[in-house]
Amino acid sequence: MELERRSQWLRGVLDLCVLGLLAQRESYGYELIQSLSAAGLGTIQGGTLYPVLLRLQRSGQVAAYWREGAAGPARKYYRITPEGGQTLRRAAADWQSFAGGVDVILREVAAR
Amino acid sequence: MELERRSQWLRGVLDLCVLGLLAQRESYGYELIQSLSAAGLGTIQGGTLYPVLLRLQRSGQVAAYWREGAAGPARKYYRITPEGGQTLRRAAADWQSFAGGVDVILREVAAR
DNA sequence: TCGGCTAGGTAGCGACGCCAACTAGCTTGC
DNA sequence: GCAAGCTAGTTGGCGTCGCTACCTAGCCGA
Repeated sequence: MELERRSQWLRGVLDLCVLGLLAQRESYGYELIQSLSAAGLGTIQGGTLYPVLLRLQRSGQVAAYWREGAAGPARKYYRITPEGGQTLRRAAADWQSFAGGVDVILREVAAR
Repeated sequence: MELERRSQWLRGVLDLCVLGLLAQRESYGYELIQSLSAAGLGTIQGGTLYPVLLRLQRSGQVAAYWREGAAGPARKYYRITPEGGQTLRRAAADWQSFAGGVDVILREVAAR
């Protein structure tokens, strides 16, 4: 995957994906990076993800608390707030509508 | 659709969609705006689209020529180049892979 | 002649993902 | 005992690109 393009595609999607993962279960930054990579979105750098989490926290979409790490440094756990859940549901529906529109245009191209 | 978010989603996708439309048939800026709107991507402003077309032209993805308008001012027609076609096919495949990964994360959310 | 539609272009702004660099706790191995 | 190396989080500056706002200009109907 072309890296330059992927980084553009992440805009406005990365925070949604983070919310989506947190909707499944609470987690912390370092683990989210691994989850996003496992989902096929590529390696998100810490310098990219942590500001996202701070923005989500400041806007009330997620809540955070520190927990002692069993092994290693302490972790900052995040869980989604009801407000974050609302945002997520609305935006996820919008995304699927948008991506559907893009697919209509790109589908025939890929078919060849 | 939330406008702020849509404009983020357009990043890295808008030029692809323009290429995709030009792969179907040659066209000009003003018509492309209408086609994009018809495809469900919302209203793209001229101040957004024309720089995109200039970038595509400068990078050799599309070729342009002026044609007299039957009624109204002259039109700058664009058609996709072989190089643009290659870019389009590769990027369209990447997009579908990327969007698939996002869908995996967002699917369960939308289901509720 | 005055909108209003068509058609294209430019300038400055802001959001955000990127890279690079940093702190700091814990484990492993020499 | 100490140097790597992994885990975990944070910050700062940079570049891209869609956005708004504004401009030129041809053509038409009232």
